[in-house]
Amino acid sequence: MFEELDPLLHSQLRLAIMSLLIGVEEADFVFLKEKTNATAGNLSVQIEKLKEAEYIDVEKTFQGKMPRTICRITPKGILAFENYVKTIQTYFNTNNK
Amino acid sequence: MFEELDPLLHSQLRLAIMSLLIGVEEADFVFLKEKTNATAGNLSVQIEKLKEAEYIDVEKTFQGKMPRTICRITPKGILAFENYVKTIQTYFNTNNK
DNA sequence: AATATTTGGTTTATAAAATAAACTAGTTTA
DNA sequence: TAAACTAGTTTATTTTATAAACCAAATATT
Repeated sequence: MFEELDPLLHSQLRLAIMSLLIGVEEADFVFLKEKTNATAGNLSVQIEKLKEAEYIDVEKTFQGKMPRTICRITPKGILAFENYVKTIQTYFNTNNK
Repeated sequence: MFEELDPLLHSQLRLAIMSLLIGVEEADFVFLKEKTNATAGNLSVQIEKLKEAEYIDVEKTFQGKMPRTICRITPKGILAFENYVKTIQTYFNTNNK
C-alpha cells in the first residue's frame, strides 16, 4: 500500500540538490551551498552519495586558479526524482484504500 | 529558499501513519501495522514519537480481554501534516527561483 | 491440565544517516 | 609574510530508523 520511498532522495538536502539540478544545465558547489544553506561538509558528503548512485555527474575543474566542482543531473537521476515525487504523493491523498 | 521539512513527519513510517489517520476517525495498532507493513517494534516507537509531539492521541483500551491501542490524529497533527505536504511540494517544482 | 503458540504490544541493541567540527591545500589581501 | 579567505574533504558525533529480543496475557493443542 505504501510503496518504499527511495532512501537516497528521502533526505532534505539531497532532495534540495536534485530539485535545483533538475531545473538547470549544471550547478557548482558554491551555488548549491548558497541555495541550500547547507554546510560545506554536509554538502560534500551528500553530493558524493548522489554521485555514487549515478543520480548526478560531478566534474572537478578549475576556474582560474580556484577549484570548481560542477554537478549535473543524469537521466537516471531525473527518473529517480520523478519516481520519488510520484511515490510520496500517494502518501498525501486522504483516500488511501 | 528550501524551507525545513518537519523532521517528525519526514520519516516514511510516521508519514504513512499520519496519512492513514488523516483519513479516518480512528485506527488501532493492528490496523496500522497491517496497512504499513511495519514491524510491531518500529510501529510502537514511531507512534510514541507522534504522541509525544501531540500529533496524535493514543488510547489504550481492552477489546474483550485483549489489549487494543487506538490512535487518532489531533488538530495540531492535521496542521503539521498539511504544512509538511505544502512544504515538500516546493521541492518538486522545477522553477525554484 | 499442562504446554505450545499466538496476540498485542514494549524495550533494548544495532545499523545507518545526517550533521557538525576539524582539517587541508591553495589563494588573496593587508 | 602573516592573516584571512575560498573551496572543498575527512573524521567524529549525534540523531534516526529499524530489527531483534523480550513480556504478559490469551488461545489453541496434545
